[in-house]
Amino acid sequence: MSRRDQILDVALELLERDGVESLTMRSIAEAVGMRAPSLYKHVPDKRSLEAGLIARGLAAQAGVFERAARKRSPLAALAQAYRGWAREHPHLYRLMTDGPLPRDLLPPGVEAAAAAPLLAVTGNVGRARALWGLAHGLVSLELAGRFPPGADVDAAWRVGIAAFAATTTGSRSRSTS
Amino acid sequence: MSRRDQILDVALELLERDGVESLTMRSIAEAVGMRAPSLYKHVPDKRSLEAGLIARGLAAQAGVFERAARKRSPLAALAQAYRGWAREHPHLYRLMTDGPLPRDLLPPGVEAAAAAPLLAVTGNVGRARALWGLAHGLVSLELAGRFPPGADVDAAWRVGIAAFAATTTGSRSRSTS
DNA sequence: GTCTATAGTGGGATAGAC
DNA sequence: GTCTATCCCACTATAGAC
Repeated sequence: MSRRDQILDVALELLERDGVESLTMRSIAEAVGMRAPSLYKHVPDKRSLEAGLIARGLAAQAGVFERAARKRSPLAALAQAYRGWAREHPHLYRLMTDGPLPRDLLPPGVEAAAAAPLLAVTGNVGRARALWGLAHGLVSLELAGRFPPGADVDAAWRVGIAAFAATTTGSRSRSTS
Repeated sequence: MSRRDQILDVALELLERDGVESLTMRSIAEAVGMRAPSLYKHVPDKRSLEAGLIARGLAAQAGVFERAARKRSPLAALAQAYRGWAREHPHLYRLMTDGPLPRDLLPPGVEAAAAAPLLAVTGNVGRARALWGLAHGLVSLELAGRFPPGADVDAAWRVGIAAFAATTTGSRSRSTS
């Protein structure tokens, strides 16, 4: 395992424990067991380090979403998987969604792989993006703590999914090609 | 007009022009025409200054959303108003949604006022939150530049609104009480 | 491939004179 | 209510010795 991968491992742990604000070259270096300047022998700059974490997140999502899309109610399962993954990795999720993807630094295909299950389940791009919007909106309001205290977030998800399920009846009998 | 309000005016301009990252006590002071330490004679700290901006944003949204909710297709009009406001005030929008509301520093009622039109149009809280999720998700992905280049965001909005409209038929004949 | 030293920049906030 | 001076903190990144 390359030193770069070790650094990414440690950075990911740090990110998921303490959040984006705490992910500094200094803190990463300390956790790895070296001084901050030494990191630059393995990683060109911070942006590429973050891109490495984002790539891992997209790959992980792809796996989880693919499995969900094969369940009985793929749309509901996918929504649940989306929310679940975000709640398990809130800081990584925010890093992945708070700004434009560093597409120039991402392994080719990783963005498409994460999106593919959603596209397969919804059947077309417009519906996929709308459902993504719903899921991302509910997730990010929840992660940000923006709902009023005591808000029934589960209920909001049920209503949203039901609305989409009602308009996606045609895709159930369609193959995933 | 109090000196505090003048400071908030300037801070709001600065925020909307340059973004949250550029909104520093130093930059605000310079734009006001004083030194940073002097700000603390009018505002206890940065957090309360930001809370003042958020309160203004919520009040502005309340006005815009109320007007939209009185149009012929209230749900679609509200969605369009939501997106439009966010695009006109992207940095303020992010300040308002990226974290928990500083409810302890907000004028009472201002959060509810911004939410009321949405609640009136959707008819119940679950549907209101689901629609908010959809709108916030699409808006924040758009503002963050997270959609792939060339993505048809308008189409995603149409699909999402159509899905909700199909499940909200009962509210059209209901009064806003 | 690691280190020390340091450049260069920025931030929020306080003390105390006037 | 404004100022100067300052504290203390943090960050990314580079130079150059070893």
